[in-house]
Amino acid sequence: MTRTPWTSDLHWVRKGQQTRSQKTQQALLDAAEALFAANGIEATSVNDIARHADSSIGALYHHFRDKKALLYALYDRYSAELDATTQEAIDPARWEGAGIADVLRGYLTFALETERRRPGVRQVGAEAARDDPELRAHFNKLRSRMHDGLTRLLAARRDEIGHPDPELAISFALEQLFAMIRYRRDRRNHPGPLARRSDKVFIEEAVTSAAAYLQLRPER
Amino acid sequence: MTRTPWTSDLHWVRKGQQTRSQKTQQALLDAAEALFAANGIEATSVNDIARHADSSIGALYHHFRDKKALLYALYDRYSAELDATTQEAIDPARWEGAGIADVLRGYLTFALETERRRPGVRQVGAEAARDDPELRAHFNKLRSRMHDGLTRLLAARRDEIGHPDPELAISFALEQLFAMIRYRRDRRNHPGPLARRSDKVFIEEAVTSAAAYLQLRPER
DNA sequence: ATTATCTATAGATCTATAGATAATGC
DNA sequence: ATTATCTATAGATCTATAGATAATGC
Repeated sequence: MTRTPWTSDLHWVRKGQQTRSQKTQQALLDAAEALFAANGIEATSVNDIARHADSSIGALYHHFRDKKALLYALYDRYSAELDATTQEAIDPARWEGAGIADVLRGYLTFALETERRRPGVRQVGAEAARDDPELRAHFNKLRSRMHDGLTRLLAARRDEIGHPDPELAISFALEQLFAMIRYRRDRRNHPGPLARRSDKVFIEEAVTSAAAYLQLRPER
Repeated sequence: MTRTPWTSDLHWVRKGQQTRSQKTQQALLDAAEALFAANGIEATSVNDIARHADSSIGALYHHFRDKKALLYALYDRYSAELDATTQEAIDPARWEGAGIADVLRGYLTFALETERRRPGVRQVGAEAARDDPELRAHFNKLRSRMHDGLTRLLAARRDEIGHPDPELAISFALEQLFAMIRYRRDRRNHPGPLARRSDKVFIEEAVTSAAAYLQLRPER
């Protein structure tokens, strides 16, 4: 039996030529995403995935060269989505006239919303990135883009910052926000008192904390 | 062949009766800890562990009923250690006359030191806790004890706190510190600019941040 | 005599392939 | 005629056990 070649760019995902092809592929990816997020990558067998997608192993291996190809495809789907929204979130034009607190509040809202839409994907990323340096590098690039964008937005507003070392302060404040989001995302693993508070309270306190640390003076 | 029974309290670890027994057991646990931390639990086979400990599968299964028993034993070793130091860290007598900033600085120093001594153990805990509710509950109990102890220490010093809602503020500040420590511990996965700073700078900025957020007034 | 260790392997998965059958669209 | 799907299974692990051999300590 002859087969179309693997599309090497997309990490060994076959480009379908019938309409049902696309549908099966998405069903497999959806199942993989759900099962990976719930039980981890290694604990999920390709059989589980095929069954959960109402498909078969044969079909799965027709579309994806191996188990890792599924992961890469998931990553592609996620990062394309994240890339677009990141681009928008850090666009200077979008934040014209806004203060640092507004920018940070916007970022937090965006980050929680992203997580709500694709729960667990980040956790999958962490597990996959452990053994795969290439994937780790990609994830770090995504993160850096956000970090750098926010850094630029804050640096352009450094008049507001009273902290004696603005550069250090910006870096620290941003990573503190990153850490808090990650912490809140994984709150199933460490359900502290804060986990019971609403997103609204969480965001407000996080912004208050950053503002206090940066010693923001009301500008403008 | 007759065998001594499993010690059910200690999760199916056999109590050795010869001196070399203890040595083999510790070697197996050390190997398991190192390999689990480096590659994850599922990716580590019991064969890997036995080989890395210069032992054999037979010996491993003589001492531990199954793979999970290794995990429990590791947890016991870790939690006993952590329990003792936690007890000490949150002892009110130890902090008599100290202010909130001192307490927080002490906690951060303690937490980083613990991590330095047993790198990766916490990460192993997270992976194990995902599928094991019992283990998850134990971990949460350890965490709560630290959280509650610190909360008491801070609440006793609420005169220093200028934040309008001291209770919320204490809870938020503590969880922010927890999040930062976890973030710094996993910095291999997200090497931001802050990861390159020393522990000293990290601790100072974290304390500064908490102090600013809590609106500490110099007391006494 | 008892305890600890080793080698060899049974039995259970899990990934990936082979080969046959069904569905699609030029 | 080509593409997609299915069932069945080969081959590679990996956990855990069996049975034989070596070391310990009363």
